[in-house]
Amino acid sequence: MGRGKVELKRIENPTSRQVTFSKRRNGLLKKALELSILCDAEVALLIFSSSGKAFQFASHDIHRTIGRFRSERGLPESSDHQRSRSMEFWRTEIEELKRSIDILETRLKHLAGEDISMLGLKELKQVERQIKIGVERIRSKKRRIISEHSNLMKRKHRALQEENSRLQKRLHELHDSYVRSSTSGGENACNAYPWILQHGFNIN
Amino acid sequence: MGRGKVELKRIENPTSRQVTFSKRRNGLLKKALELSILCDAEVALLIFSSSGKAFQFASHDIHRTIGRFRSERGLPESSDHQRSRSMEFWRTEIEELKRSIDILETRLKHLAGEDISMLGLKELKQVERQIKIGVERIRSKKRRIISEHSNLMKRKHRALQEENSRLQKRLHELHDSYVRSSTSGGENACNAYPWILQHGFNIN
DNA sequence: ACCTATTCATAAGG
DNA sequence: TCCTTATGAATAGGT
Repeated sequence: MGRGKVELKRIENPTSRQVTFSKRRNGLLKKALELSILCDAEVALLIFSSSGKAFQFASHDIHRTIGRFRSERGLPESSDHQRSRSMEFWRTEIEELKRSIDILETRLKHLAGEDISMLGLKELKQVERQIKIGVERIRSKKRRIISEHSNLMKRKHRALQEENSRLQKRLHELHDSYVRSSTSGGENACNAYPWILQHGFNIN
Repeated sequence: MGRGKVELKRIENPTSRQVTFSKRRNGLLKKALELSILCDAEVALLIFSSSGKAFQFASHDIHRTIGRFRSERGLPESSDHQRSRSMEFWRTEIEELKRSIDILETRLKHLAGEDISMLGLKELKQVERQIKIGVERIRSKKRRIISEHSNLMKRKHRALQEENSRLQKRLHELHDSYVRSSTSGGENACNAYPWILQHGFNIN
């Protein structure tokens, strides 16, 4: 129907295919409606475009129609079937995860020296070796941290010492000039800052 | 289309209704087929006549199409609602299990001295202490196993020694009685079983 | 089932 | 997507 006869094969031109889909889909839906009304039939029509969009017509409740169809063409409800299958999937998923956890916990306990009653000498030696490797790495890391910390402290200490001697030098200079310009009381001036010589400054 | 226009209402004449149903039903099925082929669409068509007879067309597997429809036009019905809620439940369940696994793996790695770059001195000391406890338990177990094994060996060894001396004693007795009942060649008799005195028997 | 006048659907083009 | 139009398809009613 139309300007030319059409071959019954997939329309390759995407635009043309989309236009035809739109027209024919409406025609089909309309005819489904007409059939259901004129002939008092129960009709359900499901359409998915190639791009995935969904359309539907149902003369009655669509789920009732589908259910009626299923019971006629005796297929056991896929809803339950699918549900039980997905249940199965999740159950196995969880089983696997739990098994992983069991294995990890066992290994952890072995490394902690727990639950080792059923281990043989060979396994014990293996675990001991793993632990030794672990503790050696931990100690090495510890040594590095301590060493770095110590170096930092040394550097800070040296800086403080340098600052300290600089300050002492300046104090002495001040003290000398004070003594020189003063006619009396040199000893009192020296005792005015006794703590300076003892502690130095915290320069941070 | 036909000799006269038809009103869109149920055809009262049963014969006419049946004829029209037959004609239009075929037309509808044909058009559904054409749509699916021409436009590369997924189509499912379910028809029940007023007398209850079922007809269908499906471009693909009809249950797949129905399932696709169900999931697309997500039913807010209780069954799907419950399904999504149980999905949610499984998802959180799995999330928790995965989190547990992460924690266990981290602890395991720390005990193995791996992935410790971000640990501080305090944590390192703690891990080291755990490892020490573990290795001490492992060593203790090892010592017990070795000790038990050694004791068993000792007992076996002692049993063997006792058996050995018993056998030697009996040999000497036999030898003595042989020498006494013989008139000559005492030295030869003694050299007849030199290996007995050297090795004893393996009684297992 | 078939026939055929008539209505409908729709392809092509804008 | 909508409009138009020429044309083939579908089908109502009769046989």
